Amino acid sequence: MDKFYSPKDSEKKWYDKWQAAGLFSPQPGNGKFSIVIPPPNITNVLHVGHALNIIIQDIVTRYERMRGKETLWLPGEDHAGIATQNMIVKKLSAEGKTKEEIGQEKFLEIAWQWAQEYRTRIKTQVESMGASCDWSRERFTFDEGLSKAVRKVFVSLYRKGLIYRGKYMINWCPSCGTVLSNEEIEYLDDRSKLYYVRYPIQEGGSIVIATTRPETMLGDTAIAVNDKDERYTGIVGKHAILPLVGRVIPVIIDDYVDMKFGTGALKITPAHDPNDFEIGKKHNLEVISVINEKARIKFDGPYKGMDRESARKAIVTDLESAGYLVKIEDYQHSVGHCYRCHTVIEPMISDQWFVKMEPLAKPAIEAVKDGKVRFHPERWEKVYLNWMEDVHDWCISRQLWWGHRIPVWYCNDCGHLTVSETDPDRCEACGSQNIHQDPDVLDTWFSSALWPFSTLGWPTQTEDLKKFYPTDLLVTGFDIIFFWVARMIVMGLEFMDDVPFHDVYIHQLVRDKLGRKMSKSLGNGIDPSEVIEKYGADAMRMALAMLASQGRDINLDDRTFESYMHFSNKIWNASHFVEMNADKIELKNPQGMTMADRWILSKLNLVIEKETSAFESYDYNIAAHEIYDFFWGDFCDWYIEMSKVQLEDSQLRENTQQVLLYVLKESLKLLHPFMPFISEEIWSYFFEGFLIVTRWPDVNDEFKFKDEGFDFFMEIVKGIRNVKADLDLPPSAKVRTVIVGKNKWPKDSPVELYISKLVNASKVENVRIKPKRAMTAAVNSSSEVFVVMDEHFDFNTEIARLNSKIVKATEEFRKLESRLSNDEFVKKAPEEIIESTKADKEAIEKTLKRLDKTLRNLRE
RNA sequence: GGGAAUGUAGCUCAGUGGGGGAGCGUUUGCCUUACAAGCAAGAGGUCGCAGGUUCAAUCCCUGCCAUUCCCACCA
Repeated sequence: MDKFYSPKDSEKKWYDKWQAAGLFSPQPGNGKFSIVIPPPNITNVLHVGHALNIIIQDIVTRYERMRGKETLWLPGEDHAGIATQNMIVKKLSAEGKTKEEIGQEKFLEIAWQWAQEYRTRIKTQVESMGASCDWSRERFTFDEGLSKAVRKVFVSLYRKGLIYRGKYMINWCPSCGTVLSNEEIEYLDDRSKLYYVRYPIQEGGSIVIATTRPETMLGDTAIAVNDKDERYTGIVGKHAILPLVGRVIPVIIDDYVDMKFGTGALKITPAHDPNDFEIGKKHNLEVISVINEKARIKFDGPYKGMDRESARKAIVTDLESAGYLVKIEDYQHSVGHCYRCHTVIEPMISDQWFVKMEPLAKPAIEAVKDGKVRFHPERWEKVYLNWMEDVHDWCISRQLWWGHRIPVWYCNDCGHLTVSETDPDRCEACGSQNIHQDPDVLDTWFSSALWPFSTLGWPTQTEDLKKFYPTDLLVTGFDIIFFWVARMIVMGLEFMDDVPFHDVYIHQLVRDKLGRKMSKSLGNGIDPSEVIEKYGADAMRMALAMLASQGRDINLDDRTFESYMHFSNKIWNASHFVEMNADKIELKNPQGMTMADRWILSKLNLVIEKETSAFESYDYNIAAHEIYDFFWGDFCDWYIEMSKVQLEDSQLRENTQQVLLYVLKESLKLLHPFMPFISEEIWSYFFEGFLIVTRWPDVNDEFKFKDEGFDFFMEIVKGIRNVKADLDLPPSAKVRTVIVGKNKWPKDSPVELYISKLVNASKVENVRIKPKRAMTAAVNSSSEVFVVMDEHFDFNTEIARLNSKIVKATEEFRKLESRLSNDEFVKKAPEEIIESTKADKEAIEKTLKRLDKTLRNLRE
């Protein structure tokens, strides 16, 4: 082994070896575990948020594989309709072209090249993170098989009446040029103005309305007031004259109108506001569309062709000069923006395809309520249910080129709709060949909703589908619970008659160290490729795993990764030590021969137990902490140091080598899910076969040993080091140490040698009486440990040290005593607490006596 | 308006009904033959504020303050 671990050499090598040996493919086992990747969008390379997602899945997958299950992690990518189309349009624009210029066919050709390129780049990134997914089963939402599934689902839902087409108020993104679903709208607070405009009443007088969008007044077809509003009782039923236009519109009553807002009078524009649309329907108002799909005025007149902002300015100016403008107030309100390009959404009436959600939502709600799908952390269940119980119909058509075409053909002769899984050549009603396909495509989330079964071969009843559906776990972020998780549950229940997964682990969102979202414009993103390059994939994995608590955010400081590179190095060097001292030794039967052996073997048992149970409860950060603390804090800091003593003892040498090897071996297994590369690399130096498919360790009953006072042993070591530090002695200073009192250490263990090794003492011996000029290192109820000083002895330091120990012990004693003298405590506290409090009190009492005696002797 | 989360060391974050933790940073001393990417010792915290429940609260409950997020509405 080299002196330093080099991630670069090791990572690629092992990934290739695992792949070549086919170890990522399911191997027959004891039960199965399947998981499908949330397919990354092919819009860009992956960021560190994806890395967290990938890493958690790989940790679980590797754990389950080592548990002996037939394990499948299915990878793939999402074509990401709108997002990808935007990227390509942007690219074209940089070349001075538009998509209309090059045409749909050429555009799709470019899109497929784009998809190819980014799928490869994403795959390379996922591989570099060590993801043990089965690339032979890689899928793409635009694959032939998945497209077939999409069509089958569409046709089936259409035939059941759960997909329909109709004219409704929809969210239009003028920049993307498509309709969006409600979930694709982001509401942002915009600072704007509230304009008060006076509308003359034909029958005499006038009424003032307040609006944030004066440009939509061109489409006004009524004014509404609340029927309880006494200000307007005389005006209801009369007619207003629309300023600048001259249209005569009725004044109607509707209790939607809030009397307290503005003037209590509301202009109604049914074509460009969702609420106005509803009011318009109720009152049979005329719908006059005045804004087109490019967000320009299409209403004939002086404003025609202007964009929304210019039209607003022009209309306000004209209103003012004509004397209709009453006042303008500053106003802040939330405005819908496109989640992909952030353009302000234009509500419009349009003919679109929808999925009727209510009947589909019902079983999806029950599945979660019945615990067939469980969220972790649990609180996300409520978020899911709230949304699902008030779900709106899902607008699934998109005016894009990059996506699954809607499988509907219109007959130009009879007008019949042919809805078919395969491309028809004639109208199914009249037989006319004069038909054309709907030009629109489906929402990208339509195909992702089928992901858990379409990737396994559905609609064909493949072996994979039978074996691996439902999957066991979904790992994803909370930001796509509505977009994706909810819809997968819906579709799974509808088409597979079973939930798509039993457990959903919702991980955190990765933010920067100041808690801001990572974004390109802020330049605060962390590129996982750079992290891997700099610190190694294992360090990145371990860092993220240690942070993966069941919280909501991770504020990630990129310095964090450095710590875990240091941890890699620590593992490497500890292994190096074992190699130097136990190379070429066959691991047979380690025994708990000494106190140190028994302690580390017990600790190992404990960490196996805790880490395993942390895995079972989705506490990956706790699992990671267990092995980190054990390996560094227990194995390296204590056992390896003590093993140096045992290795020099001919009686103990062989077994010590066995224990070192054994603990290293089990530790590598426990590390593997988190740090697969370095653990496999080290494994290969010592052991046969692949670690990745080695069985996960169980608690070893032979190594359950009783407590031998190791804590006090550690206290002694720390106490002696402390004395040296207090006296400004270098750690290398050889000191003589004596132990006064009953020697309760196990006779089979070289405890004195451990101590002298750990603190660099010349000698550790048991004596009956405390020597003069000795500093107190540690005291417990049965013994005291002193460092014999001679010329370095410092009377005042020793007094101060003793006093501080006495103060601390006294405080503790009083606390325990007052607790025990409290009748309520003795009556009500559980017995074991009372017993341990009593024991603690007695022990500290004895300790105090010893401390007092030492202090008295010193003063004499 | 409805809902949720968070508030613990300088920073990033764990954690628990019964003596407050880690990593990084910082101070001090060490090349102690696995590791200076290391070892050791230390400093540093009314566990957001105020009540309540309890024998016992950093932890459970209520209210408040602060930060953040989601949903709905916003003429």
